[in-house]
Amino acid sequence: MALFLSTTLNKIDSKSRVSVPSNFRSTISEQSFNGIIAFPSYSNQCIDSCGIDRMEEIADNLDQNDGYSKEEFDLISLYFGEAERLPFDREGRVILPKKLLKHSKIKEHALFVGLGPTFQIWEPDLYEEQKRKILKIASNRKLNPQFKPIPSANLKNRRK
Amino acid sequence: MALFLSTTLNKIDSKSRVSVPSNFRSTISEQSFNGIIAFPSYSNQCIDSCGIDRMEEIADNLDQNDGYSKEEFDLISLYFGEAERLPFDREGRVILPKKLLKHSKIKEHALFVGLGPTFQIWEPDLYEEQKRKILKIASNRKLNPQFKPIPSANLKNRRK
DNA sequence: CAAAATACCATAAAATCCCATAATATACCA
DNA sequence: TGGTATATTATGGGATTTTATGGTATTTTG
Repeated sequence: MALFLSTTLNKIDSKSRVSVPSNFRSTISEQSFNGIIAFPSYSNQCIDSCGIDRMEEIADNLDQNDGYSKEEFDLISLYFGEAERLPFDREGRVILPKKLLKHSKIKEHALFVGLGPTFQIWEPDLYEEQKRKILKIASNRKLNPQFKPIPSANLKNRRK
Repeated sequence: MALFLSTTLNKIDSKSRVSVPSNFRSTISEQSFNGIIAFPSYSNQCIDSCGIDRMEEIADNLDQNDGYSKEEFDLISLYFGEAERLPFDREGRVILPKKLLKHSKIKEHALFVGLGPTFQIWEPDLYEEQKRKILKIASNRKLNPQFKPIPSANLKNRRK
């Protein structure tokens, strides 16, 4: 499975091009589409992104799995309409469409943030804010993330 | 499962390179990424580290387990953004990014400390201090150091 | 045709490769 | 068992390649 790690700040040029970080590129390089899939995040003011493989997985899953309610099905389906295929140019850059730039408020710089199986692209200041929020909530609720796969049963009991 | 044991002191060179101890390397050698994953420790002034396998486990768990609240999910996701993929060069060295050097206060020497399934990298003096603290607390509380796996049922009760 | 997208070229900084060496550990053999 | 040959480490540094970035030229497409 593709694993996106680390955080990289890159510049947007006058044609709305950005370099996708080289380590992101290499985790995608085996996949069938040489580029990234990007769409506006529903829950945050940022761009959600991944390789084509994940989209195909989701599509298959949606197709075969009848465990979804109609509402879930409809919601997930919406993503496909919002998603953009952004191919790499020879230098490993993509062009960020206006729609996505607007949604994420990205102007000069784009922060690529690894999230494991996916990644996000943020306006740097907004990301700092987001990070603060997450940490604050975590400390308020005394969430204690052990850095290991945590069985969900334990996690639940662990909460106050 | 990977098992990192023992403690090794290595030198950082002018390009921020360090040799990863050879026994750590061979522990990792079977894994799909030839290098280590490193990120700032949340609880200590050191670098937390492991092989890619562990990160993949965490990603899978996060991906498939819908038992997490949004807050937990966000918090765990932060780790992926903090984590760095550090590939071995041909000699088995990695480059320690500035961010991690700063967080851990590592300058000339790096102490690799095996922790079983993971390991840490410390500034040597800070580690000595840490060791003193742990031993002192243990002796104050008269902890009986039985070196054996603790049944998870007990573990929960043990948390303060 | 005009506008947008894509291909192509150039460059400085950074990462990586590659070679060399001394110290240590391991293998081998008498 | 002792001692020598061989391999592996940790370390240093120069050469080469990749990356991120900028810009120009060419192609596509509506």
